[in-house]
Amino acid sequence: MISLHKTIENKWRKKWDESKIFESNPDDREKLFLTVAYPYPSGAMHIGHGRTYTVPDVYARFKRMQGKNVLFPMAWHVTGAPVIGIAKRIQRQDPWTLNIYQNVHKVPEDELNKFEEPEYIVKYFSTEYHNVMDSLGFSIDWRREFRTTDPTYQKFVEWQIKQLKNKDYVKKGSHPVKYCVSCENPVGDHDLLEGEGIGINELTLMKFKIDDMYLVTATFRPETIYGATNVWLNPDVEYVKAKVEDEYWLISKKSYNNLSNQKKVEIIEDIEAKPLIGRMVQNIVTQEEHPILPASFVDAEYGTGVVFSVPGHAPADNIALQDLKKDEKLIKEYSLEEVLKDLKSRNVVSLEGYGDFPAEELIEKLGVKNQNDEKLQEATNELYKQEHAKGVMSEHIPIYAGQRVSEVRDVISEKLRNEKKASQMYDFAERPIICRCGNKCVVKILDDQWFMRYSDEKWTKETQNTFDKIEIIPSEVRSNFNYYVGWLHDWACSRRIGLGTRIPWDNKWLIEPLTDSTIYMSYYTIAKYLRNIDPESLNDAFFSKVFLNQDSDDIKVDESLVSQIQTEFNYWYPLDWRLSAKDLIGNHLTFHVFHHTAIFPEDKRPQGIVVFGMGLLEGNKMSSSKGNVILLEDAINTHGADVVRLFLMSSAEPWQDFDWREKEVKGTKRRLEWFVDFANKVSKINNRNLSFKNIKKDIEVKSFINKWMLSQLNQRVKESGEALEVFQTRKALQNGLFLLKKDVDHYLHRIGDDIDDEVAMVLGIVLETWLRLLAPFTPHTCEELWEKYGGEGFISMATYPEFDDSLFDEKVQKSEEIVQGIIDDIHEIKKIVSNEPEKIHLYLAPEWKWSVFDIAREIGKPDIGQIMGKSIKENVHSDKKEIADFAKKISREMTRINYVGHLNEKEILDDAIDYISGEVSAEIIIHEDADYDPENKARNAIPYKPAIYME
RNA sequence: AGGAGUAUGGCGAAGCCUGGUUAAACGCGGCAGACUUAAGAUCUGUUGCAUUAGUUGCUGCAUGGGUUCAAAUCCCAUUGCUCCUACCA
Repeated sequence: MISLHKTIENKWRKKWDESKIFESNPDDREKLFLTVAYPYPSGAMHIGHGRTYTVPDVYARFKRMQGKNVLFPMAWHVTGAPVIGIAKRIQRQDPWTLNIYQNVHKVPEDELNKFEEPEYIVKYFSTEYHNVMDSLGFSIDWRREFRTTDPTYQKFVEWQIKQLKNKDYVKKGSHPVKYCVSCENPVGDHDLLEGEGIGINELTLMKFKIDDMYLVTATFRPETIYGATNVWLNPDVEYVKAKVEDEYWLISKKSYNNLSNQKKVEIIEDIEAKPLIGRMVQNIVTQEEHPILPASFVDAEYGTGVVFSVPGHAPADNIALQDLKKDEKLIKEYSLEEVLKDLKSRNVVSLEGYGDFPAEELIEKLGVKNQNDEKLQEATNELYKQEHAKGVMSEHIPIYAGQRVSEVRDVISEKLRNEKKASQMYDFAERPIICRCGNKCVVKILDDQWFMRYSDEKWTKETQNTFDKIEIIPSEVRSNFNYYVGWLHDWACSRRIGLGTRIPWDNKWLIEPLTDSTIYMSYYTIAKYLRNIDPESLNDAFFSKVFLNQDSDDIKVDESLVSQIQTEFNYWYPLDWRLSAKDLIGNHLTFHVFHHTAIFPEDKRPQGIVVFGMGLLEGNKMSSSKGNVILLEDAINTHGADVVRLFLMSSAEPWQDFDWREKEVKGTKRRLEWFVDFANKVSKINNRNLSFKNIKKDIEVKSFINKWMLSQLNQRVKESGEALEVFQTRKALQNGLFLLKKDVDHYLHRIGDDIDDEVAMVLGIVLETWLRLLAPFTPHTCEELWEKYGGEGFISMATYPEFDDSLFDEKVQKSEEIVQGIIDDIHEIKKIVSNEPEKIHLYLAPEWKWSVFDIAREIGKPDIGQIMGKSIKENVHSDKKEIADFAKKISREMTRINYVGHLNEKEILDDAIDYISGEVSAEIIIHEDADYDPENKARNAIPYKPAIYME
């Protein structure tokens, strides 16, 4: 069964398609070019994606209705590694992967088999994405669609990276990665069985001289070398003598596995730890001699399997030393008595609130019993954190005395490394890290790796300049961008595995997927031409001509075609808006500005960025891998495309996290149904067929409430349009749908059955305007109603409503507020008195009170003295005491009621008297003066708030 | 650990930039009434506490302090949460 919404949606999709109204070509109109980050289609599209792509569609439709020539294109980012992993897992029938793809992404059985081919996965899902985007009614120019593995696109990517290389923004370097030795590949988080999200830490290796070797210790805190008292070896661990460059290092045998992936290390021989215990080593930083002592807590696998001991500042070292001093058997075994006697903690770092040896204090405070106590970890974390954040190098430390630990740590490490007194290695922050193949991962340093030099000072500075001119929505994230522009290190831009384009000058590397996606928005402008050109003729000369207008004899494409292509690029560029999710601020979005800045002249650089929030499902984070998603296709089938669009646009602003709640989605659906009902009601109201073509808009509206309705309509039009201008889809709908509906409800309630020609006309105008207001959000429904009631052409191409100043009247709005306020107050009082009055007397404020209000407004501030003074001076009222009392009272009132000037309350209330009377079920009597006032209520009257007496 | 953002009523969320129009829009949920055989839908009212002639008083916008005649709004500190920190794009 095909539901009603499906029929309408299909009908309009077909009509849009046939009429080609969303295919944008250069013309005389002003252009608007916006793009949203193209999807990486490795799974089915869910409602989170729905929001991401609906925002630009709404904006594109809005701007198109405002008369702009809008280009909204879409493409598929299929370069990268994840699908390779997925394909492998499908190949070996990994149950978890099969389950996700069958049940979450809902891939049919016969398709799933083909997923052993990574290219097929992206092909399958990009086709599905395209279809779902169509079902949501996106106004995309599909002639420009491409995949990033298209040969023509690859030519473009090659051109861009060569441009950067020529500018010296690409360099060679080395880089640590998680690596699986058995797969012989770097691994990402999605390739891991265990250890997701764990980072790689940099450790400083400190050398202690012994014989012809160095005992090489690993530490996070190189500054504590000045507090070293001894070196720990674990007697139960196997150690080796290893050759590193021209030195001999003593390290644990297990650490070799990791270290050998980072340095050239060669094992010379096994070394037994026990004979070394009790011997002395030389601290080559301080030249002091330290003993080697035994400790069981030393992990053979972590770092080098050797650590130096700082009992003053490391709780583990401290407690190990205490343990050792108590262990007579060990002391005897290694004859450590003499050595231990002289061994005392040393201070390195001064920390407020602690004495010289914080490690000791903390052990005592937390009651850590021995080196196997669980609380030891807590003590260590606490102290490391504190000393890094607040610690200062103590006065007796050479060179660094008085400097902050957080500033000096890296300086010390770097200096010692330069002097060859220290070295460096990487290790995981936690262990173990296990690859999906079941083997432990290591940290491998890939040398020969290519980098984008985002740390380059000149490039950074120019990029910052570009950013200063870019409009950023929401403005809060600008500081984040500024931070990233300055902070970005050189970015490893070459990869070993994945789909993608090879680095033209170094074929063993692929260009990393974020690097191949930085300036592709320019590619959209010309993509429709390139698909018909032989990729081999798309050489550098071609792109340099099109994008940079550089002439060359090497261009292999027909000259007139090149010129046409170039004209099209120049028409659409620069990009007006770039939309993307907030997790891409620190990489993609920033890269995109970096690369534009490097390659394009100033007038072709990005103009605006909109950053999106995340999606939640019933309050929980959406995640395909956890199965917590609703597929867009399902949502569209259940609720209809317009309802999905409407909900996604109305429940949160684009940059906020939105929450898909089934209950509220249903509420949204009812709202849209109400709107359709309203349209039908309006069409029947005048007992003849409504036609937008015949609405007479030039009749002068006489009745108050009709004026009010049109004024409200115009206010909503204004606010809605202004909000949408800056991508506030929620605010735009809040005004353009929900508040306007409230107004219309009130209006319908107010006019009751009293429908004359004027009312019919007003309702016609309201409906006609309202449809155009909502067309960017719910295009299918609006097209259908537009056609049904005789709108001209497509509503998608109709004019977006403009604010009509002549129909906007603040005083009319205020008047209705007064009427409503009286009704509310009467209800309030009735509730308290709890008996039904027959007559209600309303007393209007006397003339002099209005004068005082006018004076107060002139003064602008709630300054009682001034108001009083001026009122008395101008002699607005004979009774000065009354003026004084009144002035006191209104100081607060003034700011509260939003005084818009003198209104004729008598007229307003006369007009509304039947309505008020009906609402409160009593006779209403209006008094301009207190001719009948048995309980002396009339004096309570103030402007906009008549006094009330009930009997 | 570092960076950025954020914190509002039963829930979601406006308001904060530009302090007084804020017991705080709008939606969801709750309650009452109308319609209906009934349910649902729809419409009307209500939804911090107190209050039987008034449009009021009290409490209140993470916590603690400050600025001001006046603070949800400005400043400082603290705490919680979210995102990013490099082979996921």
